[in-house]
Amino acid sequence: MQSPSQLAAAFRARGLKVTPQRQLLFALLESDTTHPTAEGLYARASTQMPGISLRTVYTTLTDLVAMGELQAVGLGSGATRFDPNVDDHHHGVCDSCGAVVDVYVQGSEALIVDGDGQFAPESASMVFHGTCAACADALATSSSDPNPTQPPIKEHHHG
Amino acid sequence: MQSPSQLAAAFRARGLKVTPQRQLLFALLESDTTHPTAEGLYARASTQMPGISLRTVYTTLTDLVAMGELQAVGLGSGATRFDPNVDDHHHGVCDSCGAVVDVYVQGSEALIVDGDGQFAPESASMVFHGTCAACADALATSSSDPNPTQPPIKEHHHG
DNA sequence: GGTCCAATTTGCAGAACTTGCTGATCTGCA
DNA sequence: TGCAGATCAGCAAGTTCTGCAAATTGGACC
Repeated sequence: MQSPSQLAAAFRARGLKVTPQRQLLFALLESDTTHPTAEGLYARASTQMPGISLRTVYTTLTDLVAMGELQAVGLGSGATRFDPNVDDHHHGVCDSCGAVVDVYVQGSEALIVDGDGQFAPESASMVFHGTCAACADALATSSSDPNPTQPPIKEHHHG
Repeated sequence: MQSPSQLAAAFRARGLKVTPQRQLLFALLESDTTHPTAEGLYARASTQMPGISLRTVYTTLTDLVAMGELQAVGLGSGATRFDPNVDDHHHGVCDSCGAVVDVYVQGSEALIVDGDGQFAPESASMVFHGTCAACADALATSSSDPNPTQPPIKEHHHG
């Protein structure tokens, strides 16, 4: 994702207005590596701008995604996450704390996708499940408390 | 997924009862390769058993998933799909008609997942987007009607 | 700086999907 | 056959997201 000022210019170039709400969201998203949900961004935005509406957050996120400045990440369950990193990458979900991390995958070109003419893939999105570094450390030192600081995973109803 | 009679035995072995509703769902799911949603199964079940509740469908699907007889497939958006194929495989989504097909991937062991100690992957789920055979054919013969028989994709709000 | 119009914001309603709850009913097993 | 406990249907509610309309605002133009 570009810088807030570059985003402002890009919005204006598209005939979209640069409002304080949008500027705040630009700033919140910049270099955010936590893959927040719309609700999460709304909560953070609300602390700095009480009264901002969730609807506005969704609208701005949708615009950014349409402009290719933001990636919408569906993890298979739960709310859509938003990622200012629009490189060609994938995601890892920590099964212990629920954190979502960027993951770069090499060798995906060499994958043999068996469709036998049934299906011609054009793009792939991969979601890895595993353990993040913080939780791996926590598990190594104390096997009884795998989740020292972060909240528990709320939902995860797919395999 | 096992046969309906085997599932019945498996349910009883787990202390779960085998009701007519469940038997119907076992039969509907067997060899179903369309990756139906809970609502879709409910609709089909309702034609054979008017009055069956959507709640019962969800409950039974959840049980089957817990028993490893069924795979819940989250595609990143829209309702969860259910797949009686519990082999190690992935899924392809046709961007033209929305069909979901099973996809077998070779070479995933050779993938280099860059976490550099940040993330230790244990499993992966991959969703491919592309074009299914039927739509590829339709596009080849008539470029104006890419969707000859199937309903349009309803939602697809991620990249 | 002032004017004007289209874009934006907001709040609310509602859709889509899923889960929780509960009395009545039904099943498995002895 | 009878009992304990599982299951069912229906409704309510929770989560996530979108549609809508009135009031407001950004920013181009003068």
